[in-house]
Amino acid sequence: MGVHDSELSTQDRILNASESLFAEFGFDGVSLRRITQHAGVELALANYHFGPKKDLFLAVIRRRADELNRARVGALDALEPDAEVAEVIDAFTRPFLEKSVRGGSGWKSYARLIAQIANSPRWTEVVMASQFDGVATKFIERTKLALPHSADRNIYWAFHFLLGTMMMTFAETERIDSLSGGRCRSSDLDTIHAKMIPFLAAGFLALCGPDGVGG
Amino acid sequence: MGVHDSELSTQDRILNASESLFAEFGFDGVSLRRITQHAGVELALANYHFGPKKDLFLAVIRRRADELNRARVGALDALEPDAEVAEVIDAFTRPFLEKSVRGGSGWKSYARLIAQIANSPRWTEVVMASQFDGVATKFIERTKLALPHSADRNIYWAFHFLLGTMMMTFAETERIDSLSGGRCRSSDLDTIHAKMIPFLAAGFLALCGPDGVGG
DNA sequence: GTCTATAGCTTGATAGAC
DNA sequence: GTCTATCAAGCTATAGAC
Repeated sequence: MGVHDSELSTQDRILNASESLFAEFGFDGVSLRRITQHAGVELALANYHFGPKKDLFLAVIRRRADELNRARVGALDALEPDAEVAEVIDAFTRPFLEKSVRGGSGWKSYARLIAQIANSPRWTEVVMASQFDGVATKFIERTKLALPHSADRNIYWAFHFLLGTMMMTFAETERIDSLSGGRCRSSDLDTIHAKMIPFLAAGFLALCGPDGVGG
Repeated sequence: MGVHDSELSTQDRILNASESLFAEFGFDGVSLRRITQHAGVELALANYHFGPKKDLFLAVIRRRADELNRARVGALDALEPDAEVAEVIDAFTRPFLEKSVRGGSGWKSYARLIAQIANSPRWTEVVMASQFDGVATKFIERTKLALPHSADRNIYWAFHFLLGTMMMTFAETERIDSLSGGRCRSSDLDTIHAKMIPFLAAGFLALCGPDGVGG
């Protein structure tokens, strides 16, 4: 059942088990007993290594946030000066996509966990804003260069919409699978991303382009 | 603190308190003690009227789902035969907007609760699919009329993206408020909706129009 | 339909031996 | 750093008087 690789440290086993279970059941839906059991370690070790449960949760979030943000900042910095908005959106979204699809099951759980947190007021400040507002601001500044005629407000709203589609996608709830009668699969993130970029780029242009929606 | 209107029945007081607290802390983040205390009734009455906690949660969801879906179906049925995709999107999204903005604090909590559930695998089948797939299918069928050249798959994906932006908006987490330095306000749903319609319509046209993304 | 009281269990956290 | 044992508090759910 659990992840018992003897290669892994106790800390990493606890973090991996937490990541997977938090993503499936949420912060309050999992007990420390279940986490440590899934990790194959004693209950007391969770508190010893991470302190209170909330700090363990934040440690799970922080473990991958830096690596993710470094990849996104790198992609944004690598853009040509005249990059179109579709390329800016791709630079922001592709690193997370790549890690979720090809980074192993840990990154997959991480993406699903972030997607749930994104719509929860409880974790907005302590997780979303504190961990991701830096790269978000960088994305917005870079988007302003690609859409110089837009009111700033519209770019912020477009980013808000982008975030919604991105989080809905990373959540992988499989609702669209049954709704579409099997035509779509939530797990096929590569295909979804290929559809999402032109969808979002058209939205950005409509809202933030030369003829954008007023003020 | 709680809602103690003597006009309300015990059932409604429990449902109102549950709605508000579930929206803020999630299913596992609230105890029946807290709910009944907030409602101003005795603990045992929650179980007496609604059975197990999970059934109370589902009762909260179902209480408003029928009214919401009736309004959405009505708006979709009222569309002209040649309605453009922006009008179809408006028909689907506006009823929920109207209730969240002008339906009172109960509808506001309800919208925030649904937004959190939407990205949670735990409630996908038992809530989202069972309560909302009917109207979702109706929206998709109506959208096919407005975008007759599209592959069905692309319309499903576009709906998936629409749902993400809609749920991110109804969540009202206020992250965009601080990120934008006060330029945007999560609570200003009327303004957001006015931006969201052209944003989404452009996305639908790009993905599902005559030159839509292949297959 | 409402109240009191409580059963039976799980929770997060820690003390102390090794 | 790891283990066993446990505490105090909270939890859902129910039994039984009114």
